[in-house]
Amino acid sequence: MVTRERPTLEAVARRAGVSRATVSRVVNGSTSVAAAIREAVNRAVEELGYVPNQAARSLVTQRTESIALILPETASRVFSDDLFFPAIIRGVGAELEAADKQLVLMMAGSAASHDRVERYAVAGHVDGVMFASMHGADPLPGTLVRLGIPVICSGRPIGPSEAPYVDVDHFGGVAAAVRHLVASGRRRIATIAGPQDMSAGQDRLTGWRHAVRHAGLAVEEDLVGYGNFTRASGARAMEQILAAGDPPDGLFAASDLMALGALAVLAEHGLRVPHDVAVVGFDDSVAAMEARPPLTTVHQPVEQMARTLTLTLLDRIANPDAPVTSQVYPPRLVIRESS
Amino acid sequence: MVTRERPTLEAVARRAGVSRATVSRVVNGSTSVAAAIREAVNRAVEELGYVPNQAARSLVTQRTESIALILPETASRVFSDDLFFPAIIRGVGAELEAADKQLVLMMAGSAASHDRVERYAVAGHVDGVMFASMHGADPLPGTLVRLGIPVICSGRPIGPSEAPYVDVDHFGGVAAAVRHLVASGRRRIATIAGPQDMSAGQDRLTGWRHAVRHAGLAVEEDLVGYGNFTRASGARAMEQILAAGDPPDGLFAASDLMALGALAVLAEHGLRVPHDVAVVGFDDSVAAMEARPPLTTVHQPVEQMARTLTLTLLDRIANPDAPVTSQVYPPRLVIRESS
DNA sequence: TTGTAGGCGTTATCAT
DNA sequence: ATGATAACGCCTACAA
Repeated sequence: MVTRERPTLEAVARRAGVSRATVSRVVNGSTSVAAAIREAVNRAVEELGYVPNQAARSLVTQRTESIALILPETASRVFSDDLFFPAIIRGVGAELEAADKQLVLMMAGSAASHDRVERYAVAGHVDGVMFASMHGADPLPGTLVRLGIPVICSGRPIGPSEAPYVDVDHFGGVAAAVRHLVASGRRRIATIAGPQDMSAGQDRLTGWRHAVRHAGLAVEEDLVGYGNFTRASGARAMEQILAAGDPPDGLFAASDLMALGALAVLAEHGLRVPHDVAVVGFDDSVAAMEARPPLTTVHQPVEQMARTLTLTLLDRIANPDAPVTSQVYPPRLVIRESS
Repeated sequence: MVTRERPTLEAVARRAGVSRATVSRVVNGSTSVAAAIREAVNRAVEELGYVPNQAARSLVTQRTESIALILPETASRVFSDDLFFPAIIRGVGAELEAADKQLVLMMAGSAASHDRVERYAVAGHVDGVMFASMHGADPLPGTLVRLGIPVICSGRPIGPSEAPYVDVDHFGGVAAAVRHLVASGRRRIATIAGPQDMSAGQDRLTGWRHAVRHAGLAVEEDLVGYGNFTRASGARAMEQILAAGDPPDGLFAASDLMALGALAVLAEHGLRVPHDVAVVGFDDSVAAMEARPPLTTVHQPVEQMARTLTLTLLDRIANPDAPVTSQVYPPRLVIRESS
């Protein structure tokens, strides 16, 4: 109840008339404490408003009971209308809550904040680190791994990496999407690719090339537009593709939002979906369902993946010497009216 | 470079052939160290890959160099298409970066996570706490204040509170909006109110009542719809208002998103904006500018407020016994085509 | 079951 | 300018 000078274990011990060790036992839920004493200690804790000092505690336990989720993005990007991040955070949050760990969210969109986050993790503020939405060959996960800090990535890191990851099978998803387009008779299938500094962007584009070639169709670079997963970039890419030559009769967009942007542009150009152009997206976001027409898309179990991500990290923390294992989830094609 | 067993100050001292105290001085940038020794120490630090242990450090300094931003919301809500949170985070992030502090973002949408966040703060993980988007009479800020933890709120807390806050003058903003509507001849001015468990929601509704009465118009409860700041809730509220009786000729929505929802519904009902109904929003979000027609709205300097929020908190941390001062920013009516 | 005592890795106050 | 040395608050063998 006092304002300053938070009480210590020592103070509680004095008040309860026992030793610090006993108080510590009670506070940490040890069973081997007499009921009467336990009660006296708890009363003292209550009266003094005692809360363990985390710094002192983790100095000896080497644990902080908190986990960082690092998003190498600016706040504006993280808080876009893309519901990917919230889904990740929900999944992670749920598992962390169950494990009684605190989630610490950190954005690192700039070089300076990236550095700061590194220092934060290295200084031992957290027991483990999760990465999502990584760009380029970010060295940070590897650095942390080498320092012995448990790390896991959502999405395969680009370049060699010692960090395990959880991801969806992008190739499989794209293959299914393109097969579906081909099956409905489409022969001129365009793609709007995602950012090429992210593995998801790369893989979905490579997957498109493979799938188109595998279907016996020509891979024309005029049919490739580039975006950054956002709606506006999808619209721009669609304009570009349309400007480049004959309109396609099929489109695979590497994200639902880009597909939505494309949908708008197609409408402006008087092209009917799916009659003139069949469109398939990726993510199975809520926006896909609400699109007009509702969007065929590749579903990835984001929340499930986030849970796995978390559980895998917690397991690594508990079990640092177990072999590194990554996990790749199968996607699922959700067919709606846009194709 | 070794994986486990991070080096300590002691190890660096041995390697450099000096005492721990000297190493500590070098690491913390004390000037009173001979250049040669400083260099030797830095070399040792480099070679060993030494990083100070934060727990040990804050055990003695009583500081963590990090600040929490607590959002008592679920992830889904925080990551809506409302760009309010990103703006806050940008402002806070910028000032914190300048002060070389780490931002720790915590969502506390559930009772359990709310508790956890409390424990986190009380345990001394952070040097100070900022709250944004508070609902109801949340006791947490007060609790932390009483424990001597520096606290500040974005938006006036509901109920009595010892915590200082930074806010916009909601009353003034609404008054300007309503005056503007009245000046253009509107006599039947409706409102879509925000959530009534938030001071922003309450104040904007109360402000509307005052302003309407002050203009000599009748305050009809049929002209009041309720939403939760989101687009969908705005649409629902608009439907309700239209169903309740004669359509209004003016509308003040307590958020831009709700105004956008209302715009869509008005269009569906064949009502022209601004010809039949003049509409004013609140927030001056980007969505307001992109609306059709572009939305007249009350601008609040969110990013500026976030910076002030941060600076005020940092000042309280440095200066705990200074008197508590809150700050209220003036809003500004931005007139566009919707009114 | 309870208490004693040592140590976790730093910083800071003294001497020197 | 540098080096002992005492905290900081807690956990955890080990002893009793």
